[in-house]
Amino acid sequence: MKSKILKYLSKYTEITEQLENAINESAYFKSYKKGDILLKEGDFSNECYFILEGCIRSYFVKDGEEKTIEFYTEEEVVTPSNIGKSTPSQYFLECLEDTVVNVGNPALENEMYHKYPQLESLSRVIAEVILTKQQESYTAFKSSTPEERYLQLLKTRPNLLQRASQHQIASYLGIRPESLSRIRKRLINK
Amino acid sequence: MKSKILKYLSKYTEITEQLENAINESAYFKSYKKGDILLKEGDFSNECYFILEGCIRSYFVKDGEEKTIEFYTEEEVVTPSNIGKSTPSQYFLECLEDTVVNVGNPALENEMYHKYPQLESLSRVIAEVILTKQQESYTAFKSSTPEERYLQLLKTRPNLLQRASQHQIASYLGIRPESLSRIRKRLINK
DNA sequence: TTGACTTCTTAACTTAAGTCAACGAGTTAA
DNA sequence: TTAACTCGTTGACTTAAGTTAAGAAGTCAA
Repeated sequence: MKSKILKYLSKYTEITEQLENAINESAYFKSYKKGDILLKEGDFSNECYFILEGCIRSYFVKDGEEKTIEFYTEEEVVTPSNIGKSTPSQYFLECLEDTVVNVGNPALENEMYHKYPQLESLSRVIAEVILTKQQESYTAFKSSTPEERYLQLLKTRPNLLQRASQHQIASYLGIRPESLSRIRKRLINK
Repeated sequence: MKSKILKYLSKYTEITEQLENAINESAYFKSYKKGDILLKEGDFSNECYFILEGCIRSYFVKDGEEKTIEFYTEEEVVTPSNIGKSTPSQYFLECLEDTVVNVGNPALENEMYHKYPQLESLSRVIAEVILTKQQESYTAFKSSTPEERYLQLLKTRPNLLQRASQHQIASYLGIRPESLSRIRKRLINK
C-alpha cells in the first residue's frame, strides 16, 4: 500500500521505484495535539509539513486580533515562508485538531533534489500548480462580496466550517465575526 | 553587458557561462503596440513572457465588467495559467503600453531544463519565491480596507498609477471606480 | 469641426459591513 | 458552585462602498 505522500506526488508524475523507496525511507512523522503551536511569530523555521490527518491554521496578529491566513487539511503542504532562512516568521501555525504530518526540512530536501533531479522537477511543477490555484482564489476573492465568498467556501470546503470556529472563518473571509453571523442569518431566510 | 533576463536570474543564483550562453542564444524577442492583445479568453496558450520594457495587464470579464487580475511590468514574468495545456484561457492579456518581451515556450523550456538541470532548480526557487510574495499580498489584501489597499499600492508601485487608468486600478483593488475616486478625494483632504 | 467615446468626478440614495454593547449558552478553572 | 472565559448572536448606530445618473474634460475619428 502506497503512502499518502506518494499518492499525492504520483498525481503529477510517475515516480520511479528508486525514488519511491528513497521517499519512504526518508519520510518521518510527527503527531500533534489540538491546540499545539508548530511555529510562533518571531521564530525561525526549519521544517515543512505534509498533512496526513488533521488541520493546521496559519494566522498573524494585527490590532490585537488574530487574522487567519489559511487553513490546511489532509494532503496539503504547509511550508513556512521563512523556512531555512534567517528571518523570523511573520505568522503562527496552530493545530485545530489532533494532527499527523510528514515532516521535511531544507537540508534533506536539497540532498534529495541532488540525488533525484526528478523530484526537484516535480517540486517545480507542484509549485507552479499551487501558484496558479492561489492566483485563482485571490482573483475570485477580489471580485466577490463577503456573502459570495462565504457561499464559495461552503461549496468548495464545506467541512472547514465544522473544523474551525466562526471568528476564524470570518477573518479568513476578510470580515468581522458579527458580519459572518449576519450573512448566515440572511442566507437562512432566503 | 548582461541581458536583462540574465540579471534577473542571477539575483537568485550564479549562472554558469555555459547556461548563460544557452539562454542568450535561445532568447527571442517580440514587440507589441499599446492595446495589443497577447491572449484572449477562450484561446489556448503556448507562450510566456519576460517583460523588458512596458506593461501588461491580465483581466477577465464578469457581468460585462473588466476585472483586472494583475499588472506586470519590467523584469516580471507573465505565465498564462493554461500554458501548454489543452484548456482555454480564463482571461485576457493586454499591453497597456508599447511593450518588449522575451518569449518562452514549454517545449523550449523543457529542453533547456533537460540540458541544464540548474535552470529547473532555479525555476523551482523562483516559483517558490513568487508564491510566497503572492501569499503575502493576498493576506494583506484580506486584512485591509479599500483605502489601505490604495495607500499600499501608492507606496509599493507608485508608477502603476501613471500607467493604468483608474477603473483598471479600481478593479485591481476590488472596488468600483467611483469608490476609488472618493478615496482619492478623501485622502487629499487629510 | 463635430459627434461619439472614454475617463474621471460628483451627487443622491441604498445597502451592507464595521463598531460597540449586551446577552445566553457552553467551557474551564478556582 | 461560582466566577471568568469564549463563542455566537442580536440590536442600534456609524461608516463607507455600491448603484444610478449626470456632467465636464479630453481623445479620436469621420
